Amino acid sequence: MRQGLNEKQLEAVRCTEGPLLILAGAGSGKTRVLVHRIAHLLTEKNVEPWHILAITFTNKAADEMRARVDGIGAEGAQDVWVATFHATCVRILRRHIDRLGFDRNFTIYDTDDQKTLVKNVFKALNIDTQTLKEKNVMRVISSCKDVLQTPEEYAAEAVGYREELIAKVYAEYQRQLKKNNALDFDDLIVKTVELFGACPEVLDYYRERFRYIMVDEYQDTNTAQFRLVELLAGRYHNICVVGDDDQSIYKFRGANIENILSFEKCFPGAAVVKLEQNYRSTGNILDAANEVIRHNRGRKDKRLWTSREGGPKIVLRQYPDAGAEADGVIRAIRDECADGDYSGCAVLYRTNAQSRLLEERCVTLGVPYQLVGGVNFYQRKEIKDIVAYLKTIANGRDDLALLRIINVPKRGIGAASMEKMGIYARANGLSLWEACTRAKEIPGLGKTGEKILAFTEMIAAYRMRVGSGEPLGDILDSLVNETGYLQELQQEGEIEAQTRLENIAELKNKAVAFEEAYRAGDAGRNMPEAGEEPLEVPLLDAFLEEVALIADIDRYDESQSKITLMTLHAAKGLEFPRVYMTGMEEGLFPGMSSINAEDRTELEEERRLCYVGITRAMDRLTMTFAKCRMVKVETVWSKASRFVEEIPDELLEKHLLERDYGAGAFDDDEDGGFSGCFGAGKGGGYPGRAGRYSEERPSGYGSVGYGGVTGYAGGGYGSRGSSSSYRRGFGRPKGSGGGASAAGGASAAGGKPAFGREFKVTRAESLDYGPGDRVSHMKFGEGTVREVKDGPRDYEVTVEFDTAGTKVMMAGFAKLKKL
DNA sequence: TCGAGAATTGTTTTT
DNA sequence: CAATTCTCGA
Repeated sequence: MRQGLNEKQLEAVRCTEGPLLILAGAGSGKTRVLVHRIAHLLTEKNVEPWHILAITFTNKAADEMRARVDGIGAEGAQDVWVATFHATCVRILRRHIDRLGFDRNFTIYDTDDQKTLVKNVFKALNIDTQTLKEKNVMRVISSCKDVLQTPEEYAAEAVGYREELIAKVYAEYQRQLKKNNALDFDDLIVKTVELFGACPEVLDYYRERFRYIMVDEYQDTNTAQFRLVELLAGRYHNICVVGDDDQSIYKFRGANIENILSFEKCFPGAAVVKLEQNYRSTGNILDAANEVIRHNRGRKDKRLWTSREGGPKIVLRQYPDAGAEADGVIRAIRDECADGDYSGCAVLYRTNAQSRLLEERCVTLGVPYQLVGGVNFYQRKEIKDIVAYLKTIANGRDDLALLRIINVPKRGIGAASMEKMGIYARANGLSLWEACTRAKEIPGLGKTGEKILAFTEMIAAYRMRVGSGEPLGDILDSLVNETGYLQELQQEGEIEAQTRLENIAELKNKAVAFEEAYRAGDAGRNMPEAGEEPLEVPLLDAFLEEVALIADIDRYDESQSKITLMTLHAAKGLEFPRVYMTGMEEGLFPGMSSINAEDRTELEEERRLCYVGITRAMDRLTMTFAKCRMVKVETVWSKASRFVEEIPDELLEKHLLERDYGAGAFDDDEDGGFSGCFGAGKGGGYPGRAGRYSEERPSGYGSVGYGGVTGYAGGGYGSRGSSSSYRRGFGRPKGSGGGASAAGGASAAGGKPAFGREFKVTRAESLDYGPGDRVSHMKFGEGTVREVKDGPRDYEVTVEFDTAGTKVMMAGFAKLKKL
């Protein structure tokens, strides 16, 4: 065995038979252990590689593991099955789902598709969206699936009108999915479990196949995933799970911490190995982490330690407001990285909304950054449009994809016509696509029928081209250029069009790279089953699958010399020499709802999130918080997060504001200030929009709601009134996008601007035209330049065209010619 | 059928 | 406040 493993790690590696729980603290080298364990199985135990299954949660983790397993150098290492839960299930289902009455080329619906489907169901069942919100229903359905609850089971337990209604929606939703030959994300797991239940011989096959199973990040598994693993391990019981109960931060999406806490009960005779030596962080950082997490109850007993004693103290900084915080943090980073190397720095925050200020500051201070998360690349409109084209080309059964693009770009096929098509399709048991190919036979369409037919012919032509092996990249180009998609994009506005085209170009890159890998035979998804013929997956289908299962975190690239901006959740599993945790404020982190929840575990989950954040840091950790911050429309005053308070003073180097800075009087009673905030919320002071909350909500969420968050609302300080009215004074003409939007936003709170913004650094003219000049544009013809503004990327030019109206466009993109 | 303006609504966190 | 969804007039 390779050296360099500590005693405990070796123990975990060598314990190959029977159930094993590895409690792996943050930074304790669990991936190494897993990889070594696989190597040990292959080389020492002579286990056949196809008898080994390693499951992860993210593609990134899977890729990393894949690379390291391949790097073992053992013969056949590439036949070890390494994949995410979802990918594993897709692979199994592609082979056997016909037994559940689905077609094997089913499509996978993402969140947007789900929402559309729920909307359709609402329509079909005549449900008013005021009565029931799509989002809430989706959440309910998803949590049902997390625990393997079928529509029938849910209906049986449903109490009250609302739940009974949801039960109906759930049932209909599943019916529609089946009709569309589609599965949503959760279904991938659920259907696999269902398959195993319904077909013992299939389960049997996989039990034999996977004699050694390893699950990473086990604390994140939900009940369905647990069940899946339990089924697979049902014969050989060689199930090794790795996790850390202190890093369980996905309860909201169904992760069941009990899975790890009672592993030994579920798998009798399980061995337990604790990895407590941390190889990542300094002693101070680790002490802080331990001190914080100590406040949680019901954890597995363990305490991380390191040989790296001491280290710099944790820096704690307070700022007058969120803008100043962003400015201070980014400025500090810029100063630290004077050598121009920005890698190794991460700025973490609780909510995605906080990223905006940080991003802005990076732009103005010229600090290169990479933002992880936010809007998923594959959820952007243009990407979804193109992907919908591909889906339609690949699989005529996806009604949603078809509906999405049949009138994009505009083809004069409106909702009304498609409504008729839908009725016809339903009446005749056809998919929407099939109905479209018969548009001629359908009454009442008028000449729209011809347009629909023309559309189907176009798709059919693409189908031919794909079938004949034309490269995906070319197909994509053709889709963008020849369907008129590009033209329509450009009409919408040049600024938009530019980024959208960039995104589409990125998709194309992805497709080209994928095709290359596919042709080389290592596109991964069609790994051969042992002893059976490999499952042939056509290129386009394989690509769509890849796209469907990709998440944004997978796009984080550590090799770049850029600072990383991301949520605490996204940071899990990563490490950085320097970490900044921002927004360490009571009410934001931990969030209001967790503070007010009577369920103590909500707060504990927040605390675990904090623990995750702290333990990302290797050498230096900075925590920052702001005295006040805009939350939605109002300004909120907060004090430091309780998590900060839980760190002993001797570990901290504090830089706090003087007591009477800014908001002044509020500071006078330290506790009163904040509890006043709760009081106001509890007292029932809705900010006058109570009607919005008519839908039932879980108690404990109740009356506090947003009212509680918005500072002293109703508490007698009048802060919200003053701040928002002050703000209103800045009202700017809508849509004109004048400079005021960039420069005027300095904090109004307390009347002290936090810092001057410097957005309007207009560089020396590098354009050969300016306001007042006559220019011409390829498409819009001639016009007069009204304004030239320096945007974040390029000059934004406003042109009043003689015939096409006034447009704002990016100079580099518009290619205006001076006349 | 379609666009622009109005109304509504939302903040956790995501595979 | 911003982003999305809705509604109404042409």
